[in-house]
Parts: sequence; structure tokens; C-alpha cells
Amino acid sequence: MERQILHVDVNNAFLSWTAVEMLKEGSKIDIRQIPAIIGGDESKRSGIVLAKSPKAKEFGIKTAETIYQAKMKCPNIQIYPSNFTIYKKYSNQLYNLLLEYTDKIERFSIDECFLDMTHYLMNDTLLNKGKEINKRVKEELGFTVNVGVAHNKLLAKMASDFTKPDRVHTLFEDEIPTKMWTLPISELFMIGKKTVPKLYNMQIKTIGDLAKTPQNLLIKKFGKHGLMMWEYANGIDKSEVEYKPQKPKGIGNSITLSQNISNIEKLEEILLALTEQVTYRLRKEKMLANVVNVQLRTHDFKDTSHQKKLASSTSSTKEIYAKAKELLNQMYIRGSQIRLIGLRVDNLVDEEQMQISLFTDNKNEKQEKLDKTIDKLKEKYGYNLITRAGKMELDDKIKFKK
DNA sequence: TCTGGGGTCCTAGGACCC
DNA sequence: TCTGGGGTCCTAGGACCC
Repeated sequence: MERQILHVDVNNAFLSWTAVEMLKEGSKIDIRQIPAIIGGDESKRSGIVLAKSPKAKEFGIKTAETIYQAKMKCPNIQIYPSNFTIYKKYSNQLYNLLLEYTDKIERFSIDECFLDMTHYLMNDTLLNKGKEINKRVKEELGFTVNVGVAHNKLLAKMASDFTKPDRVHTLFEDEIPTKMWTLPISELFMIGKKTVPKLYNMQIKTIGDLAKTPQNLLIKKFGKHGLMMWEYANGIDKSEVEYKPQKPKGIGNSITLSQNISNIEKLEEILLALTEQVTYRLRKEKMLANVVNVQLRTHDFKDTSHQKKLASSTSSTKEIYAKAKELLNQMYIRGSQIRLIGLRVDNLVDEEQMQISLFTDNKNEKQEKLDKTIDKLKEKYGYNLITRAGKMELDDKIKFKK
């Protein structure tokens, strides 16, 4: 049976949501109507564009470029800081409205959802549902969305990306040649800036060119990725709307330092702070990790990462930090200037599943109890209050994820 | 000029075992 | 002396997404 899929994409999400919040706070200006961007903090060396208004776009400003570049293109650009608490609030408002249409919703990112409407059309058409959602979000929530209407996720996502903002587009199978094959390959989902020049060298310039390229040629050159892009170019996507909440496969925290650091003790202190955040989130998910990974970026943007399997799965701050410290010392070249340091845990498993098969010794139990007590205090009093001795000032510098 | 942070998935080479 | 493969696990790095 043919599936009925919608993709809902918030237009300039961070900027629109900031605009709505500002208007609610009594602001006289709507930053969606002027050249404006949501940007990081240049003084913290995270000065990139996170979202832009249509007027900012007219100046040629692009998402992810530096604020410096944005200012060069438009000296009068208005810059507003990001605020993820607000974004979460509006993201949830959108989700709750969409729940009135189907409970089969996949939250693809903070500002994108897939809806499986297959058994929820009620004598209406998919296109009408899409139009209704578009209208209701605008009227009831105050921001606009694009809606893609199709028979699978890939085509719905491509459709919602056509012309913006505040539009509803269909991309049914018979529309693929006219609406999708005419587009440059860079527009196809999962074709990034490294793949585009390789395809250009093969004289593949449009999605249509890609669709007509022999499948086995692409597999030979790109492996699995080659098969996937051939299928996408032909509008083939069998993946389901994953509406059940998914457990994370890994959890990480990283920070760009306000200044480069070449002192290993300092790096270790920051690594401990990162470990505490990561293990806190890990325990909140009721999961244990099997792999610890440390990432470093040098002043000249050279990235290295080392990872190591643990003897047994754990969420203990002490155990994970011990391994992380070992990795850091193993990979850090004395004297090199470090710009970014990151910690992630991978190969996560459910805590309960592990407990059945595990005997715990007293030493670990004591450490677990300590970690859990700290977690409870963090819940109660906030994140920055409970810190280990000697790194109070560090916590101020690190943005914590809740 | 100055270049975030959080993810997922894939590949390739080496180690090790049968 | 000179010669195997196949399978799995581990690790580093890369590509892509928002």
C-alpha cells in the first residue's frame, strides 16, 4: 500500500522563534522583516551564523559562515544570540499541534518532523492535510513552516525544501522528472560538498544525470553511499517514520576553548568537566557506555580522535574519566596548541539489561551511589552549583546541555 | 577573515583466530 | 620455502545531517 508522508520544516527556525518570543516580550520590531541573523559568540571563538532572515539571505549571507563574513556582506546586520530553551519550547508546541493529526511522528531534528499519515487521512487528501497544518501553525503558533507532501520520507523532505517560506509542495512519483531531476546534484539529500566535485568529474551535474547513471558504476565508485544516492535520485526510499522515541547511540560534549591551551593539566581539568556532563546525561538516559572517545582540534584545525573499549560497561564518572585521561595523554603531542577538546561515549547499552547479567562489587556500588547523589543535587540546585573542587571557574566557561 | 556542537553511519587497515 | 582465506573485533578518520 502506498504510504502517505508529510515533512514539516520550520522556516529559519532559530530566527523565527526568536522573533516570535521578542514580539511576545513587547518588541516593536519583527526581526524576520530586517537583515538579521542568529549567531554564536565571536569572543568565544564560536562566531558562526546559525540562522538568517530572508533579507540577510538577499545579502548573500549563508548559514554556518562566520559572523565576520556576514558583517562584510552586510555591515548593518542585526545579530541575536541563540537560546535553546526557547527553541525547545516552540519545537514542543509544533509537535503537540502535529499530534492532532497522527501519533506517528518522527522528530528528525529540533525544527523538522516526518508524519506518517497513511491511516489518518479520514476521506481527506494528503495535500489538504498539509495545507491545513501550514495554515494552523502560522495562525496558532505565529511562525511559518514548509510542508512536503509525498509517498516516502526522501521525497517529502526534498519537497519541503523547494521554495520558501510558508509553502506546501507535493513531490509525487510522476512529478520527479520535472520537479527534482532538473535540480543540481548538490540539492539532493546526503550529497555534500565532498561528493559534488567527484560527481562533476563524472559529468553528473543534475539529480536527473545521477538518476540515469548506471547503478553499478556508482556502487563501484562510492560503495554503499553510491547505491543510496542512486536510489534517492530515483525517488526510492523504503525507510519508515521512526515515531517511537529512540535511545541515543552515543553521547558527547565538546568545547572550543576561548584561548588555545598547550598545558596538559589544564586540558585534564576541562576533560573532567566534560566527563561529568556526559556521564550525567548518560545516567539520566539510564544507559551504560562501552567506548570512550577523546577528540582534539589544534590551532590549525587538525582533528584527531582516539577511542578505547572499556573492560565492562559503565556510567561512572571516575571510570570514564580515568580512560579519557589515558587517551588524552596518549594522543597529546607536547607543546601543540589545542583549540577544541571533546569527549564522547559510544556503544551504549541499557542499564537494566546489563544489571541482570552483572555482579557488582562493593567498590563500584559506592562510586555509583556518589554519582547518583551528585545527580540529584544537580537536578535540585542546577548544574553549576555542584562541582568538584578546583574547577569552579571552568564551569562558567562551558555551556552545559540539559 | 575566521571557521559550533551534537549526532549517525561507513570504510579501511591491522590484530587475531580458525 | 612459500604459501592461503574467511570472519570478527577494534580503532582512526571521514562524510553527512541539522
